[in-house]
Amino acid sequence: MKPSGHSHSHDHAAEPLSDLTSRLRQKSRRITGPRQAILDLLRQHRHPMTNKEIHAALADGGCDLATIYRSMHLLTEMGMVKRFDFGDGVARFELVTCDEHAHHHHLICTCCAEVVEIDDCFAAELEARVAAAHGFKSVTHKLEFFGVCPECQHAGHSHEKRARKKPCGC
Amino acid sequence: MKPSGHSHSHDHAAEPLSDLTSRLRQKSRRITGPRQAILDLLRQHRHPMTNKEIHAALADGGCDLATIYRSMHLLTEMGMVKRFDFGDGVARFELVTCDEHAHHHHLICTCCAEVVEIDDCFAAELEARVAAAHGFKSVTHKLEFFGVCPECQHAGHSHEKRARKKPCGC
DNA sequence: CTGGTTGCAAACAATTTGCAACCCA
DNA sequence: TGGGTTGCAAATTGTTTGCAACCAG
Repeated sequence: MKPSGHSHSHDHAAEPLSDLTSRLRQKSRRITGPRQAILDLLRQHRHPMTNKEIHAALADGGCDLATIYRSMHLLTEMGMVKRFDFGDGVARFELVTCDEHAHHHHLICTCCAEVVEIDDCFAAELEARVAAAHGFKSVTHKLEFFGVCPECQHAGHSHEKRARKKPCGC
Repeated sequence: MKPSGHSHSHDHAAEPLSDLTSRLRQKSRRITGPRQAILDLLRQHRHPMTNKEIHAALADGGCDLATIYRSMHLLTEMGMVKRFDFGDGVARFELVTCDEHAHHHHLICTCCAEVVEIDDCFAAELEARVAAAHGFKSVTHKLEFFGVCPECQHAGHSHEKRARKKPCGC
């Protein structure tokens, strides 16, 4: 596993870990290497990652893929990670931050799968309206945009055989 | 408080078939039994269905599951059907209607998986803004709401013990 | 006829689970 | 020490594909 060293700084980077510690303790869950490594990784990448990508990135002395799946379930349940579905049948995860960046959406290129973060959100009021109209509680929402990015618009029609699974069309 | 005033079960009943015919012909594709049956079924259920559910519903003299997968790909490609991901790793499909009902979203109970249709949409302008801001073209969006329905609120407290696969827990 | 379609089975891919060894609190 | 965790492998489940038989145009 990655050498822990001294990571007691107070910058944003350190938050997830201390947060993890306290939250895990509340549930009599343990702070393990894999869990720390996964959060570390998610903190570095700002884009959503699939479990396979996480597994690959943790390759050096990394943990088992099954452990990653189990960890993502746990972290999602604890609200430290958020799951996204871009329509290709593969789950993607992002760290839930505490800053203004916390809630955001994505703009995904249906051609090259590029992902752009969209901080703009406006659905909060809608959530309230929807909840009231149907008597639901704890209403949240997921909103993603899909389109063709500038590069793909110019990149002619190179028949790059992208699997049907990828958020791709060309 | 916006009760779904009227039932939208028959008004646009006949459209899909004729629409299918013309659209398929344009692509030198054939009008087959399975395809008609699937559209018929989707026209009756106004809620999104999984391929497995479609397969089960077509049980009597129905078609192969593989055929359903293939058909859904085709129909999605032709814009006659829309795919939804509710976060449980299973694709769901709905018929694309031509009326005001065409574009809508869902409110899914994270407890019992009940699905409520939300006609209200307001993201159109956002699409334009997002597209312009990032140079994307043909931008669309997917928006789903999640919460706890009235019944589940009363049926005891199930914290966040959300099931893995099904958007269900109780 | 004839190329698009289907059924069936096998292949794939994403995700889950049983279990013994292992490790943090 | 003990119960939560992990790795490994096997099992599940969702989805795709190869191929011969089949059918709509």
